[in-house]
Amino acid sequence: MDEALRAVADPTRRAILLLVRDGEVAAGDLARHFPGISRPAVSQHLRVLTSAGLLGVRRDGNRRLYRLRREGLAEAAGFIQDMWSDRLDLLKRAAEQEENEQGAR
Amino acid sequence: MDEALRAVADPTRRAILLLVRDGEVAAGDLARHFPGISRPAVSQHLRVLTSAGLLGVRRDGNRRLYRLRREGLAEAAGFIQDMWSDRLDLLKRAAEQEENEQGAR
DNA sequence: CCCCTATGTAAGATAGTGCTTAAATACTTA
DNA sequence: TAAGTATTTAAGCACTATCTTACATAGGGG
Repeated sequence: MDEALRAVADPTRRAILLLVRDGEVAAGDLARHFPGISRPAVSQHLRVLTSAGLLGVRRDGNRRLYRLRREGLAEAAGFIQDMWSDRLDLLKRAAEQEENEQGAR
Repeated sequence: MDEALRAVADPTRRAILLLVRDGEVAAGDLARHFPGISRPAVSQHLRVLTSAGLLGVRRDGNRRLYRLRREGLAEAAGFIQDMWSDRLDLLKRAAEQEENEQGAR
């Protein structure tokens, strides 16, 4: 999870994720969306995202097609949602925990 | 959102968020949970989290009590969930967009 | 008032990140 | 197999983050 959250902390990488959200995109096409930065820089971001499990890659002849790996976000999404969820869930959790403690005695 | 996601990318800060999830905690009590790092370091993490809108502070005499600000996570949670949500949502979004484009013509 | 506790701020060392240019790898096509 | 296209890897550099120690601030209690 740590790697995934670190990866998502960068705005360029978030933009990349948005670009591949709806299907496969070639590295070059991705790089074209960032006129401000060089292709190698984008390539490095792709490596970070891939290594974090957030992207999958496939070779298609010359090109490399990247796609979103939603599973990679599962843990991170879990944490965020856990923190973000409101008091109702909190009370529920507390109740369950207390129940477990009761059972353990 | 950028600041919130960057803040959450650090494991120590995530641990802090977990500690304040269920209620207010004094800075010193938080620091005690991290024997490996100094109190000032924790204080700096608290500043980052507060500045990102993820924590709220309140003075209580000598001490400062920190609490989780769930609202601060809203945007970040939205992004993650948006990326993490499965193809059903995706198709729905595509349909809506197409509908909008139709309407715009 | 003086001292103790709780906490934050400042300054500096160190490590990590993200960018760039140059070179390497890999596939495609004539 | 030579040349072209797509992409990654390498090396180096500037900027940022995180930690540490030393100091400053602020409230509480004798």
